Amino acid sequence: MKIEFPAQLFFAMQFQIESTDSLSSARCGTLITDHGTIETPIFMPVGTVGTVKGVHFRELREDVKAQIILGNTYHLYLRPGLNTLEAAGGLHRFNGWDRPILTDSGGYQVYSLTDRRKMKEEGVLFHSHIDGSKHQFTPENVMDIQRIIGADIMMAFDECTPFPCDYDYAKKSMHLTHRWLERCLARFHATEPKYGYRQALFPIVQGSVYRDLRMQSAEFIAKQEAEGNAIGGLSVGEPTETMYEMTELVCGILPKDKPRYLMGVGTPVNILENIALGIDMFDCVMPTRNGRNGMLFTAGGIINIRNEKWKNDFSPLDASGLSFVDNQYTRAYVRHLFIAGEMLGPMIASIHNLAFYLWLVGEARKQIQEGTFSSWKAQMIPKLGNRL
RNA sequence: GGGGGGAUACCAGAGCGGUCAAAUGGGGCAGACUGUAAAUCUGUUGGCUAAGCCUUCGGAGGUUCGAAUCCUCCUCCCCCCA
Repeated sequence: MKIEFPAQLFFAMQFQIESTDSLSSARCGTLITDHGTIETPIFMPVGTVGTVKGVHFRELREDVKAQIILGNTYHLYLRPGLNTLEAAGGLHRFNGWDRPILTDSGGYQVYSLTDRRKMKEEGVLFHSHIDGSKHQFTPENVMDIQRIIGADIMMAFDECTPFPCDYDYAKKSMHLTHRWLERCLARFHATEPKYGYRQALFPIVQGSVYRDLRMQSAEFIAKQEAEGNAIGGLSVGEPTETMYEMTELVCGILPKDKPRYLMGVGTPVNILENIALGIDMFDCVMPTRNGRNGMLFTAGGIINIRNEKWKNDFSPLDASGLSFVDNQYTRAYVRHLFIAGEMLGPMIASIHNLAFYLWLVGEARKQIQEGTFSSWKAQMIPKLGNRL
């Protein structure tokens, strides 16, 4: 039964599932925010410090067709800082991106900057990677910071556990993330958006690679009845099959009528497999970071554009032509740009990869609508690259 | 014409009797990258029948148990003075 909300007073967004796949748990839908509608499943380009590295917003809108991008609480807090963000009127006004923004809470930095932070019950003390200055992040001020940034979707402050991670630590960490979530929710409900549009808060399931912990965490998260739910702590080095196992387990417990966001994933194959398991939202640095390093994702597999074999290949960058760069530039030319250390090379690769990722999820959506997702996925996966 | 310096692997450039198939940088080739401390990082870069062997430090000879390193001659390059 679908609940109609008479007014969107109590919710920041509206999620509607449009169709589901009969042979898998894949579904497609729309997520309506005050900055526009997101068609799911969706891939969200990562724009850590308020920019998707190397890509103009015009290209991101018109060529990549990004519907929502990420920002990062920790990084934006350090630079440009809260005074500037607030004076600008929030991140949308500051950087000019007028579509939805989701901010990660800094929970990933608890993992990636592990040697620069100290964890306590109260929160995390970071030594800035920029100037070494000390900054305390708590569930409360992470909410406040995300209010100031003005993200349409705010993320709860969590600890992304590493892999491998022993059971006792994973359990302890999961409970800490849960306690932090309660504090996040309390602060979230005690505060209001600053810029006249609404904000949602997504909690995050943890539990490392342990089935019982993941189940316990998913149940805890589910009962918060948030507007969307995230799965974190995956794609940190565990076997791919383990990631799928955890996703499947958790998706079976999280509410079906709310969007599910699998954080930090992944490769094109990862994305298709996880869509099949019921994930609606993805983000990953791969298309941009790997793109800057010369890796191109295409429907025919992965290519390293720096390889000598492209030296005299004057065919289009990608014959499928998903964005203007694919026809505008040849493989030989883009290789030349990379070899010569020209910044245009990484920029072209980033646009191409993001356009491909957005095409991939858009096509998945179409296939779900047409009821052909599972067979389409089965024939896509072998082509996308066996290693990934 | 006189005086001085130098030629080292794809390039630049250390090494100045054995631990040298030869530092380091660049270039080349390949790899890694999953809620971005990343336009970053790693490996490799004479040949082979590869835990070993063979051929290399401008060329030809020589000294020595042993030479990229010392000596002689040759070739070429650079600088200074006329």
